[in-house]
Amino acid sequence: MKKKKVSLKDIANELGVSATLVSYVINNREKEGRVGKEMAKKIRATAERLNYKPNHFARSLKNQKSRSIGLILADISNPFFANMARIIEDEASKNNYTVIIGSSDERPEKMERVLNFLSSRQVDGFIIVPTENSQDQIRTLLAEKTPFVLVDRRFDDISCNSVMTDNFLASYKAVNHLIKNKSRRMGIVTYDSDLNNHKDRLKGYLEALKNNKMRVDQQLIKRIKYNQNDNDIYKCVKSLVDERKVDSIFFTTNTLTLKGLKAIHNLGLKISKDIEILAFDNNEVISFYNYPVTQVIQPIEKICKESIAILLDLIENSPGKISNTIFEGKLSR
Amino acid sequence: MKKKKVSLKDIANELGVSATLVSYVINNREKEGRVGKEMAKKIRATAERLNYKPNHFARSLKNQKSRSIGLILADISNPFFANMARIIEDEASKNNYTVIIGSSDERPEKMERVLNFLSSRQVDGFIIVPTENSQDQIRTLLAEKTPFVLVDRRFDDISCNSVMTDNFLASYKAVNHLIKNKSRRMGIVTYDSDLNNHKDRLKGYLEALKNNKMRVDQQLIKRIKYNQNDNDIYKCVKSLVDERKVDSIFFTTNTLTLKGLKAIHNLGLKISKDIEILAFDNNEVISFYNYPVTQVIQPIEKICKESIAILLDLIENSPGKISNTIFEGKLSR
DNA sequence: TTAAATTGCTTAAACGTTAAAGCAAAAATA
DNA sequence: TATTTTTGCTTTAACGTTTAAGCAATTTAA
Repeated sequence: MKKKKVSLKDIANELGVSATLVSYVINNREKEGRVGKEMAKKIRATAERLNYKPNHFARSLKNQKSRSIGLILADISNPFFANMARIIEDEASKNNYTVIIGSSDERPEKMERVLNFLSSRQVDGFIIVPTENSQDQIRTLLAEKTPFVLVDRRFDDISCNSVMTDNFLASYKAVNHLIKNKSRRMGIVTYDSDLNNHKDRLKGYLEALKNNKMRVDQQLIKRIKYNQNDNDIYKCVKSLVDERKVDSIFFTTNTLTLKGLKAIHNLGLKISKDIEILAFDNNEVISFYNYPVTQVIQPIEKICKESIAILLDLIENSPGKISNTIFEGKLSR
Repeated sequence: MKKKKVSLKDIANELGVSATLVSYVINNREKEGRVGKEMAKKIRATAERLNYKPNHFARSLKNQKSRSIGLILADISNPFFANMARIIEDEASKNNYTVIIGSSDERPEKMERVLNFLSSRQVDGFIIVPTENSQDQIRTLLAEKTPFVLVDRRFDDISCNSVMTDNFLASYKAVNHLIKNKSRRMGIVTYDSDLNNHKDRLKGYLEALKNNKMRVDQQLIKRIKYNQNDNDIYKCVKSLVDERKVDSIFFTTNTLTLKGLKAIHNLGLKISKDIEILAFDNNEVISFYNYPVTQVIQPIEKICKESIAILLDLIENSPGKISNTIFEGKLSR
């Protein structure tokens, strides 16, 4: 049998005072509660002695606030999102919020399930990496006036708070950089997706080619389904290299890069010598082997901090204004 | 302003009945509450229509159970533990439990902080990967009769529930396997740690050498501090290869393996041709490049499922018995 | 045909907390 | 000195849920 937890009442009884008085002191609101100095000291001492820990359930029930937020990621096993989770958790806990994490696995039905689950856990708001085709769920949240912020992706036709990298600009600058460094023929491997972040990355590529007066060759654009297997990417890379004779390849996500590097490795190609690689985001393999790869580094920390800031503002002050924040990405190596 | 949530009372008022009645139906305990069939049907319909979601805080407050468990990992950024988190979360949610994750970062003070934090969130119990020197915290939990299970590691001098791989046996079998496959001189790179899992892995290595009548050379045993930098491992590997002329190296954790592989790569050595590698656990680099590495694969899923089973049994039935479960690891490749 | 059991519901209290309102006694102001 | 204000506390009610106890009306058993 677990020992019963110490409650406000226990402290109150110990000192022969009311629970209200103790509550004020515990919450450092003795001024407001007009608690005497002596008494406050005694209460604090007793709370310490009995090892009092406030009951968050009672508190949340009374306050109608849980001080917890739901974080819905597209894919928890992707290190990019895992990293995001870590930062958001840190940032939230600085503000005394707990984060409950859910993963939608890139499927709108799963996202709805997770939303419902977290909502039944009374989270005060959400930070969401929305999946493709989850517009309905987002609209429902808007209708319910649930506080939430989209990160990493947004929908052009839904007006709501969002925070992300300027994917178009980052992509444009990166591709431009490679062209200036003498890439004459660049292939791109991207997801076959409606999500605006992927579309923007492709747009950046196209715009950079155009601005450098290079012809866009549709054969150099490889679109991969989400549920691709490694072999699909291998084939794309092989085709780009063998048939299309590219001198560089742009992989638009970290997972694509990982699989792409494997293909390049298996094809016996040497990066820098045989081919230049441009990658969105970092990954373990690149950093471990110090592959000479040009990377777009997203300001994840900024993104996470900003989204928490916006969300907490929504929760605590609920102003009606909507902001779509974008941060610039950085090129590295 | 967020719309107010629907409560039992709202449903009750809608139908002109008492909240109690609704509660019984919602919890599928209409038999127990002797609720009429017609009424039950009406209540269910109304609950559905109003999109009723039970308030977990009120429930937990009343029941003195939160249906949530605290998971304290040694290091959330280690994929081994991240994977564990995923499985435990899955398993818990099958049983309608929520998991709140904390990371001790291998430091006992941090572990204590996380324990306190989760405890103030009224978790019903803990699954813990204990850090070195956290015996005091574990003893406190025992004294408080808080339900908990240790995973991956335990302390020989504390009697409590634990679930892990048979590290000694797995290590013994793996080393033995390499010796049978003609390794004549095997180095080992392990953590300089008091944790029993690391000690057992070293013991397995020693025992396998002994059983094969091979001399134990202390120079072949490299102990690394937790806060090592990559260079320390590089030096160890270089020393083993250049000075000690080993024909194989045993890395006893996935992080050591990752850094070790990098060292081997940088030394220009070819695995299988120049050196054989034995690794505890899988990692992204091995699986991505299909390195011909002999691996000990821990039955993480079994471990997680068993620890959840034990914990929930403790929470829900609280029998006094203590079990120290060990599962066999598997060799692969 | 009467007593006992069952059915279908309600009321009241409790979980631990907080907020508003209230009430003496002491202190400040007139 | 009489009145107002301040200080230091208490009481009450509420958040949404569950549980025990209770109470008529109906059904079953004796």
